[in-house]
Amino acid sequence: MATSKNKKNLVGIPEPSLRRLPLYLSYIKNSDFIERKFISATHIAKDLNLDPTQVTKDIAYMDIIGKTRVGYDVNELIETLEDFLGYRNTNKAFLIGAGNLGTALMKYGGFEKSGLKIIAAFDNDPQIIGKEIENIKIMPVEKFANLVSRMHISVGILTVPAAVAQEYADLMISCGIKAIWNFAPLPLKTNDETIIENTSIYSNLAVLLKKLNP
Amino acid sequence: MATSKNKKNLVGIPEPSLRRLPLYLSYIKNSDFIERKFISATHIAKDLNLDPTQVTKDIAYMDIIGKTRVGYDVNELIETLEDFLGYRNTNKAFLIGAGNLGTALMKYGGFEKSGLKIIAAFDNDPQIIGKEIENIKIMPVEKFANLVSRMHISVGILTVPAAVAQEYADLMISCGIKAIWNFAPLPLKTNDETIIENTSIYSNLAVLLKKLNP
DNA sequence: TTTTAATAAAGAATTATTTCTTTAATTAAA
DNA sequence: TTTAATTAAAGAAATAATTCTTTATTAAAA
Repeated sequence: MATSKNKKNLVGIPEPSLRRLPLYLSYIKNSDFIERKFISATHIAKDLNLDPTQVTKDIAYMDIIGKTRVGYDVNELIETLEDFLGYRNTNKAFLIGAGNLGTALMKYGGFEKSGLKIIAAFDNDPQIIGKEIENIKIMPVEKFANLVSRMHISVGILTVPAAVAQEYADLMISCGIKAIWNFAPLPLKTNDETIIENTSIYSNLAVLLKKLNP
Repeated sequence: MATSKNKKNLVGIPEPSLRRLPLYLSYIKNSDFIERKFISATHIAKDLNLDPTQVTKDIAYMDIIGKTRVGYDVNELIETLEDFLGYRNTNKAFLIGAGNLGTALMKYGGFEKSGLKIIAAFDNDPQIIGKEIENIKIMPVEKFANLVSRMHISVGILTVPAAVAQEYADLMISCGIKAIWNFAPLPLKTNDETIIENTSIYSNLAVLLKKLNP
């Protein structure tokens, strides 16, 4: 089989490695190393319960070289990670579904420093339409299509109940949204052009419970 | 190197397969197949953009056999998935950090059908201590330790800011919590006995943005 | 009844990822 | 100065996961 699939394979870095990079970044920023000049892969690995070679290889996918016997320059490593992860870009996002989870994401506010800016939110509940959360206006979904093209929005954040997730995913795709961040506990049917990232909390729960009750 | 790591390797099923099982379950429940008698791996794979053999193999890790030319009995497959994923068990959880995300998780309420019951929540903000969210009481963190042992709580849900995540993780571990579901955007340092499941939203964001801006 | 098509299942092959091994560099200690 | 220890990096080996191939089955169509 040809299996183009929806993989949209990352060029240059394996997905498992890419997933670990943000962990290294937040680890460094929250550790004592933030105040020192150098940090070694060995130290990161030890604290994060990973293999040192794995950490070294992950970091080697980026444009930075470490010093033998010393490690990486902390500031340089942070910069390299932020660059590589696109934290200095701004990708504009619309969010559909301003319920509990959607609201939590808007209030959280950490994404703006990470390359993603939520420009507006959409819902069909008259109770919440018109409200504003952290300067993000909540508008009726009817306005979504028009605004996406006018404002050059590339990312759609989907935080609606499972039952209507596909419907709104289809709306996003038909409007030309390039990438959908799906928080609905349901995988989406898509064409092959649209990038889908499923953040399925139930997959995480499944792993946790299986380890707890093998 | 011995590398015991914190892997707590799943016996019987590879982690990637385990992560896909909840997706199959929610897909089936939300698809038209819920009203039919049989569903084939081919159909699941097609809609989810996966390889049919992969779906077949994933399902084969559980105790169910499919019928050639027909597929799996829908009800039997749902039951098998729910059993395998432990949806019929009840694991009791305490949550620390009743902020936006913690509140969203409590309000969401879908976990109870999935094997995890949030019994109580803890915070150190006097403003929210004493409140109740979906019948879950919010108590001062000082009471955490005592209640964990008295109530035989096995799971800790950690929804606090990164800066204090390690501190509360240590508290959970010292109280005998068996598994920590960590939503803080920071990997935790742990001993090797405690099960940690990191739900790092930034890893998902990283993959999405790298595909969008390769 | 016979043929065709759809499918699960088992196993082989391939590919991806992790882990191990070796090397060279270099800082710090003796 | 010399030695020992620590580390990044490169490459080899091992392991894990996915994809491909074949086979047997069986429902539906001819």
